Amino acid sequence: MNLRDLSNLLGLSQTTVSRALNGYPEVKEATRIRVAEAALAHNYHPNTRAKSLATGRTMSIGHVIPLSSQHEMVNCVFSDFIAGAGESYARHGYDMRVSVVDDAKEAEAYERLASTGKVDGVIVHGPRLNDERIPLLHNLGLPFVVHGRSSNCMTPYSWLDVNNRSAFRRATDFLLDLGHKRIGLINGIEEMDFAMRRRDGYRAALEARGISIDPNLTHAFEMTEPFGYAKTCEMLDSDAPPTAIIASSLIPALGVRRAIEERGLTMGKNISIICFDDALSYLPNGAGSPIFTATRSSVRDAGRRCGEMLMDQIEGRTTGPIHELWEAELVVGGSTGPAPTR
Amino acid sequence: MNLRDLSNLLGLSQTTVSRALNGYPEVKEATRIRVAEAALAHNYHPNTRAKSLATGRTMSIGHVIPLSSQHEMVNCVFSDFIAGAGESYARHGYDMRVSVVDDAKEAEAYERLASTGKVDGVIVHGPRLNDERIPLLHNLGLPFVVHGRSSNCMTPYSWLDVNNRSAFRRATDFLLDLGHKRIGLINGIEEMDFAMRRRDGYRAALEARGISIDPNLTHAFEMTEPFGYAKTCEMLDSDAPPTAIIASSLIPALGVRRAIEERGLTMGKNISIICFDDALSYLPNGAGSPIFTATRSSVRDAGRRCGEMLMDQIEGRTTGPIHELWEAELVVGGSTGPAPTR
DNA sequence: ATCGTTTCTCAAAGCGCTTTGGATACTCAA
DNA sequence: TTGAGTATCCAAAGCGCTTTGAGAAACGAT
Repeated sequence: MNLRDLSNLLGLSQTTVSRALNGYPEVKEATRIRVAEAALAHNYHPNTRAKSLATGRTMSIGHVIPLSSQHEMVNCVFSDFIAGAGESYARHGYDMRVSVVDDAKEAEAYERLASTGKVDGVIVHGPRLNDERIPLLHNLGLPFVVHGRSSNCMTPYSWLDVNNRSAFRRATDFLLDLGHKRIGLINGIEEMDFAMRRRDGYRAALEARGISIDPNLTHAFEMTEPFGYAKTCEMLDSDAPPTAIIASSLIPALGVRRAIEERGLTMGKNISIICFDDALSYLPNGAGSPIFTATRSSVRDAGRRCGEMLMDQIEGRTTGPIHELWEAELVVGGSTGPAPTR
Repeated sequence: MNLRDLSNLLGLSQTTVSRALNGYPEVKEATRIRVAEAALAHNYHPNTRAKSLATGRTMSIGHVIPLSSQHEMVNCVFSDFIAGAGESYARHGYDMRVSVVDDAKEAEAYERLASTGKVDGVIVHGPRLNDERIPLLHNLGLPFVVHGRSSNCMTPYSWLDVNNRSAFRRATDFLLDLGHKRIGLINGIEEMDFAMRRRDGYRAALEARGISIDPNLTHAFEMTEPFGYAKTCEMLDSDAPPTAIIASSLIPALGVRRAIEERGLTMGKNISIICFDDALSYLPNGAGSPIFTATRSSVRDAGRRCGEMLMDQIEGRTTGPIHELWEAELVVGGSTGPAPTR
């Protein structure tokens, strides 16, 4: 059942039927109702491909996921983000087009997305410092929103970011206030903009108290559980172990906890942990009272909002670039306590 | 730059240029090369929408994700699966179309996907017992592959599944061999086919040794960390605590571990744990030697293979339904040991 | 030179929708 | 009664590609 069949059936032209269904004013209300009823009765649904060709719009939004051996883009955080974004898309009749690409061909993937007209816009994930994707997309004229920011990037662009610097500044201050002096940092890869900002917040807090950074206490890598575990073991077994550790995600924090408990130490008593909590649906920071003291910001909410920002942009509801900086909340759980007096 | 521009530029008809680019035999090799070079030089890429309309193919594969308050589909397991599937798609020039839908409208979403021609096929996630999506898709004539199986479903369909029953049977036997008699089960929601099969394997192993199931030791729910924690606390604090626990995923197993260590017990000594390990990239079961003894099967590999099976089906390389049953491997880690003699 | 064959190329007809630019009928004031 | 204005509908022209059905050119065999 296509438009022609339906219009023949109704004894109307395709024009009228199309207009009736799309809510144009040039069609009599009675006709519109008749058309709508016939469409429903015959289970008519316009062919997306034809509609796309005619309108030049695809009603879909691209997410490019680089497939890399070194940095794993597809992770729990990502899945919660797209769940949120997908929810927004669904509300507005869009859906999501995910392309997995070899990370050497990422730029090409964006070019192709633009030149072949596969999507109406894209979300950029995991921006790095001075991320080359931003000027690229700007030049391609493809609407986009960045989840995060890219330091040193001169091109104007829309973004939504958590204030990572202030989150880590506050987390570090929180520990300092508890008397901790030796605070370890288990960060994400510092080519990532968010990781760099987190380190910066950590650094600023220490410097403000005249504490210099001990390179043996700061580590940056893929945010996995074993990484958190390995680095914590290393630090705890050293001559000068930390009394507190800040982790960039709940996942390495689990490894931190494993290392701590394996050594018969107690979280919040012998050693404190704060982590960044993305409020992942499958890995909640405890049910009810939080396990870890954490700076929290829902990545799912971020996905929802990024999706909305992008659709607003695509549909011309916004003009210039939009920026949203979200403050993470600091929730106090059982993993922090006063620095042990040795 | 579209096909017409390019063919005008070359002084050829659109037909010839199209055929040259798509590798049809009716065009002279010299012409083909000339066309290919011009396409490259002018950065020509065929418009996807137009191509879709003309061919009736979209080169994209749908994944419908129900957005439900009760059961969270979008999770770590899901993201690893789509990473694998996406990888396969990319290799064959497909990409993935993800629609998030209200779970009450899931059936409608599939109908729409079929009737509007948005995708060439779909992957069905998380089948339940007698899953109604299977006959629905069968009737719609939309190619699909199920990740998992659906018991009691009469419709023929292609699937790829892990042998969940045997995995849990073997895990339970492994614990029984170690002398455990009271073995707890922390399962996923048992409306899910995989969870039901896992329970069945667990039950079969116990029954074979004449041990009857203690309902206080079996729990089924969303596979989150807090769930694993809460149920383990409950069991450990009861009059008749288990000496071993089997968890349906690494994630609740983390909660199990938390409960155990919180009580000053040691994993593998006072109490044993086995879990199902989907070999998630961000939550590996330790680096090097496994933390948990586990039945392991990579969900990412499953994604890759499901993608391939579906594309084979779409492109007519297979005729009837295809089934693949993967055996999980049992890897022994530090979380299991002989049953403590009280 | 003639006739089939093969090789290469083309014009034109879709694919199913939107949208432009009228046409027709109907309304109402002058 | 007439003309302007409005409401309603239509035919046809795209959107950019693939594919059909044929025509022209080249070739070898007779």
